[in-house]
Amino acid sequence: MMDFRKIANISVDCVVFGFDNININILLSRRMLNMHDLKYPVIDDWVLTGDHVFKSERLDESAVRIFKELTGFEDVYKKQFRTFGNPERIKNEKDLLWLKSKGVEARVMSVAYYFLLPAERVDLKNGDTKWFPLKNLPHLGFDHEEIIVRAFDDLKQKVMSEPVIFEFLPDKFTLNELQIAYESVLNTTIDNRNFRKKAICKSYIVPLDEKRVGSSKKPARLFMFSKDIYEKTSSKNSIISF
Amino acid sequence: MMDFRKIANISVDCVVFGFDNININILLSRRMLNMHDLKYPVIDDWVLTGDHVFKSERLDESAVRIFKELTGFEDVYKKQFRTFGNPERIKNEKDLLWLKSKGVEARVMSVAYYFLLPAERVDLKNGDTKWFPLKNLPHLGFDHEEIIVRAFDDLKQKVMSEPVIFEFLPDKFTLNELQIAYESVLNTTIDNRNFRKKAICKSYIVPLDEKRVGSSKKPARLFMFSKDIYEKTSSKNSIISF
DNA sequence: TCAAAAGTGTTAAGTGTACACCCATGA
DNA sequence: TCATGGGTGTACACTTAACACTTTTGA
Repeated sequence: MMDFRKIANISVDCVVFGFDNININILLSRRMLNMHDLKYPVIDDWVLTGDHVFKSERLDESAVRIFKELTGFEDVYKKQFRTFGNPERIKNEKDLLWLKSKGVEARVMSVAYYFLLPAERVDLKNGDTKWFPLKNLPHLGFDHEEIIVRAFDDLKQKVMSEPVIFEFLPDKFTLNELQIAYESVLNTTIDNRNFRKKAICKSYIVPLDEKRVGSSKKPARLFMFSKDIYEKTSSKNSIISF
Repeated sequence: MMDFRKIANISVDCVVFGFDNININILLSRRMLNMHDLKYPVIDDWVLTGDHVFKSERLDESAVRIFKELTGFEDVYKKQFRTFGNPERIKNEKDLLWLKSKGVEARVMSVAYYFLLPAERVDLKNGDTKWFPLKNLPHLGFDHEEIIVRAFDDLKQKVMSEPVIFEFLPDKFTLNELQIAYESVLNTTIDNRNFRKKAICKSYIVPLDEKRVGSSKKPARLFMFSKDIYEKTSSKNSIISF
């Protein structure tokens, strides 16, 4: 029943954010085009992973399919955050050359999603897929730098209003890991004592009787996030911006 | 240079929010299809205004064009908030009939925008365009109800983190008007004294030496919003959700 | 003179912020 | 035994929330 023909002018791009307990990283794919000489590719840079949407595929399905091919996972937090489709969005010579080599129309709408997960979960099979620190990205093809910037802006907003930060952490995490995740996304520093006080009194940040050993000197208590408790307790706090 | 041919499978839909000092309203267009008998249209309901994107048109341009045709204005706050493009999103018989009558493909991606303005600013020339209270919408064609719900969700978020509420008000407004705007969008009630205190001490809510007379018994002081001052003073308050 | 909306203060509770040292462990 | 990251408490400032009456005007 599925129609696997691709829609020529509609694609989905995936911005995969991975947290490695230090930084936020982006998963990128190598884009290489050889024409004359295998040793000197005409194009050799990095791009987000994306693909055209199938004729009978939902947008979310398409995003999940692309993400799964990339990482092997499907049940990962994702959000459709924006669609990029201006006619002039691909203007660079290399990008046009690339599209030509693929026989793709020049004007493509990209529905962009971002995904959040702990970077360690992803097995990088080969060198064609790599994590890059968000703060130190390589040269990117197409308008993918803009897409990433937009994704990160949206993420920051999201982190400030919903408990998506936990998507970056393993099921069991320490409070310091949580703190560093917040600091990385919001690009701030937080006072450790104040942070812990605040975190500990949230009922949905549940202390476990387990400690993480090995990774540091003193074993650190582990916590888990309970979505159930969160949904039951946190009444939408109506913070007016102004 | 502009290519005015329409892209068959890509459209823009506009959710126009208008505040009338009491409620949030949505601007809808009548959708009517006559086949056999002019007196008994096959379709007679309401939809968001939208159109297909031109071949050489930016998405934002397309949104502005549609909005301008509808209201006569162009410099109005707008936001692209989501793209709707699932294959099953149009499944209702009437909707399919409508598309057939227009010779349009069944699978169309709709890039959806919302606009904010005071409802009074819009001149409704004829009965084919009307404001409906958000809380009392008529039966809507396509998946436009879902689009509106999504738009409103996004708007609420936006209102809590940025000063977009002022887009709903005329340049000069009273504090009570501002309060009602907040109450309408966030669906709460706010204590009048506390609200005024908070508002008055914001430097970017500027008191004027003018009063609004006539509309009520006691003349009310007018205020204006200064975007300049807002941008200079309000350092992003890093409110962590949790 | 009255109806209707505008405008005004105080207090108590809670929340955020600044700040520096001891603890438990592995090497 | 020491180096490393884990973990803790207090005081002050600020913000929020609850609460009811007076003022000004047009009709």
